[in-house]
Amino acid sequence: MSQITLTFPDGNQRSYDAGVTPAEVAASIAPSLAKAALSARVNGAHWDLQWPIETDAKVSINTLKDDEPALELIRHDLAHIMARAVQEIWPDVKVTIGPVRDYGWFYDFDRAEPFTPEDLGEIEARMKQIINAREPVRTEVWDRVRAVEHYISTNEPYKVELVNRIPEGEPLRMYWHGDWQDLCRGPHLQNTGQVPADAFKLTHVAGAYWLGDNTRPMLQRIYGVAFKNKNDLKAHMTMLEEAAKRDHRKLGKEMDLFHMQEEAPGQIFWHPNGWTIYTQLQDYMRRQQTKGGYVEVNTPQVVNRKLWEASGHWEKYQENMFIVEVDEEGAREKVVNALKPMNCPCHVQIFNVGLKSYRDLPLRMAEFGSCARYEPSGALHGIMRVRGFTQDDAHIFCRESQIESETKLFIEFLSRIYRDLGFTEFKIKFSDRPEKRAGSDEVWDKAEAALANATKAAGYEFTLNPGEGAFYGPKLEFVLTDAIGRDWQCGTLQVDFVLPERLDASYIGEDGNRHRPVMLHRATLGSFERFIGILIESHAGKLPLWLAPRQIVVASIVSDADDYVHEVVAALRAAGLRAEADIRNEKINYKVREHSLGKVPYIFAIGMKEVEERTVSVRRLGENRTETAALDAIVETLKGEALPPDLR
RNA sequence: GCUGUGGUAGCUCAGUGGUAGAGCACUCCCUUGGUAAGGGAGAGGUCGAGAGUUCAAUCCUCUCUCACAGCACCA
Repeated sequence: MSQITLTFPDGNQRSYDAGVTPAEVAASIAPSLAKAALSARVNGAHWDLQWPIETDAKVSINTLKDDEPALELIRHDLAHIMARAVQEIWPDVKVTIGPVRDYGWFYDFDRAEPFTPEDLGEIEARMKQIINAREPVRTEVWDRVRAVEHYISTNEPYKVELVNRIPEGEPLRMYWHGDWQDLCRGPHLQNTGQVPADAFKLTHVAGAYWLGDNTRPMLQRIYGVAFKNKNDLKAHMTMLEEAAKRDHRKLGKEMDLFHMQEEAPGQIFWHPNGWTIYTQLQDYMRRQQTKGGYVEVNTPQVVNRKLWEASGHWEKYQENMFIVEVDEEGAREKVVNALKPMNCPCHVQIFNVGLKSYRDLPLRMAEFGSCARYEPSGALHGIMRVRGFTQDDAHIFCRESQIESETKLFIEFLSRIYRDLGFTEFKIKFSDRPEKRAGSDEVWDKAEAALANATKAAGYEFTLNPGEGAFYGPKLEFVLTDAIGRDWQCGTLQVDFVLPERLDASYIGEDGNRHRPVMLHRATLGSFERFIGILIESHAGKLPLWLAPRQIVVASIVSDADDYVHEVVAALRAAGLRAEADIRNEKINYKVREHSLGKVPYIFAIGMKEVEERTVSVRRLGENRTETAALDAIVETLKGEALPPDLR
């Protein structure tokens, strides 16, 4: 038998018989390691302890101390344990797939009856029994024919399909614990008892299409979360509670920002408080765009289908547009219009009025464009995914040679804005040519190179989304990270060779001939609605002073102070601050509590002492100490503090 | 759109085959209180919409609608 040399993380080398398993290797090092071992890493690959090693390799043994593989294994094994528990309780349920995901896993089942929350408890209890049985996990490689025959005989049609989908040449691995068996690429733990029995929880049930395909049957999916120990699980549950507290739908109600109602699903009724945030943000964006060399335009909401046919939207997105039919006098048929789902075709119409010269390019045309899209009902989510929204949209008409410099300018523009708005971290995703696309490879080469070079020139890295570009051009997507680590895709920049062609945009070049401009579609915030949702959640409602709808509440302690309260409010308002009086017949404790819960950044308390000294007692949101300030001084201070970041 | 769960007072929620309840908010009264809920009284509901079963429906059945979770979708 041939010998192989294994190299360990500390640099030590030992030789073994070829075909040695990591379990045997671990045992040769120390019995305690053999017991603690969960899996191995062989030349970087995640390796089951039972898989043989045939060649020289770098080998390390994973234990519970190795976070990433340990969690992966725990979650993956739990998926199998759950599937087994389900089949033990309901033997006629068909199993499908169960991958690891986010903080846990899910497994899809085919069962006529949906699972109930009570079922989850029963499944969980059965899973604990399986874990406590500490049954050894066993694996074998099968050939395709045997696997298919097996799954036909056990009446598992989804597994038959899965076997047939595994590419030729890849090993078909079967795993067992006890008598229960599943097809799985592995690796798995040594025995079910290596899963911590008190650090997992089944969270919810939902429908999910088989293979993610909405033409295939809908299965019942059970989600679970799992960690290395009870404390981590507890911390996770606490984190979820924290996220729920920040939910913009909840805060929107509590802070009286907006509401939605049945008569206008997916559309927002902005209340005064919410609309203040909106207009502050819009004013800020308008200033940035002006500085950035954009011109601002505004275009119609209701546009005849002819334009959408010309742009190609009618063919592709008709189902998702709000159609408006009008009986026009004298017309033989109804006139068919659509609410604009995007602004670009309208912007091309403005570009097309009059002759454009190469000297006019790049032309950066911006619009706070109100769009309407008939989103599927199930897609709607608070103010984050709506049917009526406003993009901070712009189209840059430029020459091919200007794509790179315009892209770089935009990345700088966007990064300044994200920073101003409190998001210091963002990622760039680069989507290159899809299989189905318009335009020649030569043009794509240039456009992709321009985006990549511009990103690097602006000092940023990107991750590649291969083949995810639009059919009309490659794109960049800008993903920001919020205060609790969640990612949100907001900004985008897309190169478009097709629309100028379809809508016949042209400019006169230096050579005196007509040329096609390239269009760059770009948005920074994405939509105001969604971005405000992100701001609310990221700040947990405690918005920075310039965005806070109610900046200062001046609260009286005794009614003899009421006149002075009004004077203070007037002074604050004269300085451009959003201030209001609270002279209700309530105790100061009550007022402080109410306005604190309302996320008002400053509460001024006014008693007779303040009246006499012409001061205010200042309490800042989130602090329980107060300080006394002279009225004139605090007005000046807050005036400066309330300036938007670009005007400081 | 699909699967599932929901819709009861402004908000958060309880409840019942015989036309409904709590806490907070609201109004009034008492209280003028110094930094996260002072006390009392009052008012407030076509129980999401429509149809059906029933002597009788907020409750049971069906349809619609909206919301929530997930899936699919996101120009």
